[in-house]
Amino acid sequence: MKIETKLAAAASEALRSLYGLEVKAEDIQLQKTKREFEGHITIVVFPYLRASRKGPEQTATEIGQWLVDNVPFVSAMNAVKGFLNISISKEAWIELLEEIDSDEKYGIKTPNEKSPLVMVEYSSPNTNKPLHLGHVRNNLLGWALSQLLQADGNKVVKTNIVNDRGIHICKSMLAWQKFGNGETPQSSGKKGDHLIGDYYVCFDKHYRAEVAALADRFRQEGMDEEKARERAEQEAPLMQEAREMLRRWEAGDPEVRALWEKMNNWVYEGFDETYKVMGVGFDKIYYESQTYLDGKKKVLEGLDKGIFYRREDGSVWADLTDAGLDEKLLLRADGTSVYMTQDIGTATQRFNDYPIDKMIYVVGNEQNYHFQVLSLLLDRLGFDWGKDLVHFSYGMVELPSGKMKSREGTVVDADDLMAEMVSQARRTVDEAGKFDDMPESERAEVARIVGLGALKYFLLKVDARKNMMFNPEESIDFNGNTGPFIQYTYARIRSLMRKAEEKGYSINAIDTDAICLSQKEQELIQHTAEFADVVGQAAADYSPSSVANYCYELTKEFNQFYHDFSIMREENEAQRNFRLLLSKNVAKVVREGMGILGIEMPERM
RNA sequence: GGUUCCGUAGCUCAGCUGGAUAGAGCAACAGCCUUCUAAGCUGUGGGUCUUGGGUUCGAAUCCCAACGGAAUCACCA
Repeated sequence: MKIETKLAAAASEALRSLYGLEVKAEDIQLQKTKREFEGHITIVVFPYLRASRKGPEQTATEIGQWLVDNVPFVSAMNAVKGFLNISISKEAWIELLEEIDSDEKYGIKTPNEKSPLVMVEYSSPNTNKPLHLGHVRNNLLGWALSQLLQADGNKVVKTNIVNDRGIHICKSMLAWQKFGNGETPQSSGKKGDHLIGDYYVCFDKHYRAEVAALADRFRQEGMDEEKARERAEQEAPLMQEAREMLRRWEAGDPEVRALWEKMNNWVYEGFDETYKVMGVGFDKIYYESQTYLDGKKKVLEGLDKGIFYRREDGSVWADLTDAGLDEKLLLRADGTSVYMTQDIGTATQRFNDYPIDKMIYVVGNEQNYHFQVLSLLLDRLGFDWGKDLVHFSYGMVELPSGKMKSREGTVVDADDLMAEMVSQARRTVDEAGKFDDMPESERAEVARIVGLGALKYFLLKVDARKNMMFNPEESIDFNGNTGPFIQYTYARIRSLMRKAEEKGYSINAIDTDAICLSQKEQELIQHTAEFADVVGQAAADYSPSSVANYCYELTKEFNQFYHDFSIMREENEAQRNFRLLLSKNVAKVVREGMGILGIEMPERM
């Protein structure tokens, strides 16, 4: 059992015995004792002054003395104002370390039959362009969140909704048809998603030229600036053609459908490669082309039940004004669906496929309103989890030049960035000179793990809700509060473990009487033990960054220990054994934590 | 204009279910490799926690207002 839990129970007992005050153990305020004070755990006694009818310091002293007298694992106490600092006995700390050691997956809960089923949707790409840095943040967050919830004991289904239809897809298709000369990924040597992305940009270039020319003409005909532009955008021949293509797609025109399938498959091949490098995956993938019709059906059902209403022009709407929101269009007058319709359809299918207890959408904060509305609509349509759906709303990745825009080519490409990170790590490995004996394959693997680790940690250590800045001019650091720092610490411990094995030192049960527990060692045990709470809290808060920050702090502390203390060179066998066991468990916990984030650990670096 | 989110060191960020003197990294400067991996460790300088009120024994943290920034308020997805 956790020391904090035991101490809280004891303190509760102390309050009853001293002042006749009933305080539940979980309501006792505990915190880690600040470094500048003597002690390990601090009890805040301000709330009990009324009952004790004494000053803060005196009350703290009384409670502290009671604990020292009655609780075996409390070895000392001191009171500073209303803060009661408690020292825990060496034996209790060692026992805690052995408990951590005995659990191969310390802090990680395993889901069982009765665990709630959580579905996490993330990634959600459009099939008209390759993934960029914003998608990378989405994918890493989605993956990490899924891992985190699973580590907290939930059954997790990772899902992806591919936006594979609509006018934007037709734009790429049309541009390829007109300007592509039959170019394929094979003929061009380009990844499929990049090839399609190029045609999306190509469409936009030609389209803008058409709009500019048309708008010019309208202006000369005496139209005012704004109107001319608007009409030009509507009437530009390329846009007309794209719309025509969408109509043919919806009508099931075999030629358009064949082109669509061919080009989408190129994109999927490209995406799969990117996902693989990124290290993310899905249990179930949905395609909008296969869900939007269900959305229409569901909306019409809602119309029959009187949840929605039809306007004179035939369009279908939801009135959400009673919930403080607007009216929302669900079906156009011509019967075609909009974004919201598709999300309703996808939700319907998911609900049929899985017994979902909770649904989490990992989608950017630009869609906050959309999900507020979706939650209400699903609730009204009778989905149990609709009301409580979670929009895991994350902030944008901004460049110094502002927002990334695919059409304008101001994006940081996911594939390029990952490749750049790996080659940068590779350069560092080659320059280090300490891996001369390392075979090429292992060097490449270390570079891959470290390069991606740097990128992933960089994106995950920041609170997901916040917008973050990425400056392509400054490379992502490998020193300081970074993924490689944590990986390096891990590799150091692994090196120790290998050396211990070579020397034939087996790591045994600790002979408590024969060792001396320094403050640093005690802090490390305490900090390592916190992992279980960190996982639970991070899962409750949907906060992968908490796990990242924990890993950094723990490894930072370990590095100080490593620097100041001898481990392998320690001559006292019991002491050496203890330090090895401590190191081993720090490594274990860090590996688990980083594993939740999807960051791998190298054996050497 | 309505709604939502954000504002902490020069820069990038922790800390936010109220607790002791607000922490890291980067950048700058000064040290530490005949000793377990220097991708490391130690030290110095750097702050009106945007501002103003309120609640409290106690506020970076909670409430209200102002200011500044972002997103959104599409028959785009």
